[in-house]
Amino acid sequence: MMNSQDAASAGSRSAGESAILDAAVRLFSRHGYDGVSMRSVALEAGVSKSNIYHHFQSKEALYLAIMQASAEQLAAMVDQLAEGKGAFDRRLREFARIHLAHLFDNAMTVRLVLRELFEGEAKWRRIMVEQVVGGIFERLIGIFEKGQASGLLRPGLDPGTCALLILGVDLFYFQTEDMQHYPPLDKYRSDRETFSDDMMDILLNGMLLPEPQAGGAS
Amino acid sequence: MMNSQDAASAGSRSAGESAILDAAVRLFSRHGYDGVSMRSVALEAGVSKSNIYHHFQSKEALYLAIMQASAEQLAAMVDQLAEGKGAFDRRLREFARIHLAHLFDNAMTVRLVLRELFEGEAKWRRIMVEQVVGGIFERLIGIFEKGQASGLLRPGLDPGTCALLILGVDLFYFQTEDMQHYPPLDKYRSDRETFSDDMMDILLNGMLLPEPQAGGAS
DNA sequence: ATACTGACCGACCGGACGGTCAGTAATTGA
DNA sequence: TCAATTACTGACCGTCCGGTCGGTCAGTAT
Repeated sequence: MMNSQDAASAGSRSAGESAILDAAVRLFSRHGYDGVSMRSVALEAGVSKSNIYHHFQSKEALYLAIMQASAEQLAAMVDQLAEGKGAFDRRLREFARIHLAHLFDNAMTVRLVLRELFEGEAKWRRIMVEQVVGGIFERLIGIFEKGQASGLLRPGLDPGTCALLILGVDLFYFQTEDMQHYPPLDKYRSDRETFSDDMMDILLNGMLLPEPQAGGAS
Repeated sequence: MMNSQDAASAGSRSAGESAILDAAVRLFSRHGYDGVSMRSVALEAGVSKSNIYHHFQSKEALYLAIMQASAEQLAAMVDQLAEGKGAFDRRLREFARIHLAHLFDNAMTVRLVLRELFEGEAKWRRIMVEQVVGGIFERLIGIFEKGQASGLLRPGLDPGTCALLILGVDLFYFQTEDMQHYPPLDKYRSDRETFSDDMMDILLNGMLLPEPQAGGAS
């Protein structure tokens, strides 16, 4: 069988097929399913349109392959979001910082999955939730429930709400990245690290019980 | 032969033109620009395809008319987000509650504008930022700056970051509405009013200086 | 040599696309 | 009342769409 140069992710995958996959990710993430033609994919990949159909049954099959790969890639990203070991507030800070960094590091993939999550068909949305979003959510909630069991959280706080706050803010910062250049938003944008720190200052101040020692913020 | 699209907002508008506009909003908000054909708009509106071209020069002109109307509608929504009169924390709570309600009340329009904001071309994105997002942002920041001037805010807090937190969380709650039915997210979802209250409990606790009297939360 | 395989291509198909145009019905104003 | 204007339609155009087909070519096992 074919020579097996180190392909991008999996085994026997020809150079052309990899080029197709790469081009498709680039185009679909920017323009969405309907905004990309098989001809444009072929052009971007440097292969003929027929060649795409040699490797993939249809446009939808190509898109599905990309979504599956993206979901796996993001699922692997979730595994890097370890719950950590240090103090409760430090674990949360680290989670938020790494999560935000991962969003930007996998920007194209994230955009692909986000579009399917927010506007896709119910069937695929369900898969994405179970495979990607659910994992992130439950991992973060795990941290919160441990903190709650240790009595570090303000009483009455819902871990689900707490998790949604962190995830939502991270995602909103990611989504609004391209808008930071336009007035009046340009005046209020801070860089990634600063923002993550400041946001967690506020959130931890609001979530944690004030302790006489080892203050989480400030 | 003048077409009547100069007045995008009011005045002489035939029944057919209104039907076209309504159908276009419904379809574009769900499927995006590339996912909607002029034939489908005509079918949904109950008119002939040619009739659309009698009222609008092109598909792009129709889309632009919808975006302008949507931007105006959302700008009017911003005006309803008054800064209020009561105490600082009450004004922020009311802002967040009304803002979240407005998102759901204008769901189709919001989705339309959000798509253009996050994935549209730079030119239109700029218009949307200046016309819609900027207004919401600055209004919220106005509240924060007053509170900061009154010494109610924790020192060192950036009003822009504070505003981004509230807006981002509201928007994320709106965007994830359709996912609440799928596990494991279904376990953690709370209803709109409860969520807005709980989220502002956390945020105000984290943003406001602890006062001996008149605690903002709980 | 033979037979077979997977990678790849150019040409082509039916249909849907955005858009045009000549012509008909309805409305309006003098 | 009647011409002018507007609202609207069906038939049509060139183009691009997703997808198919016949065929070439390099490698390889027999």
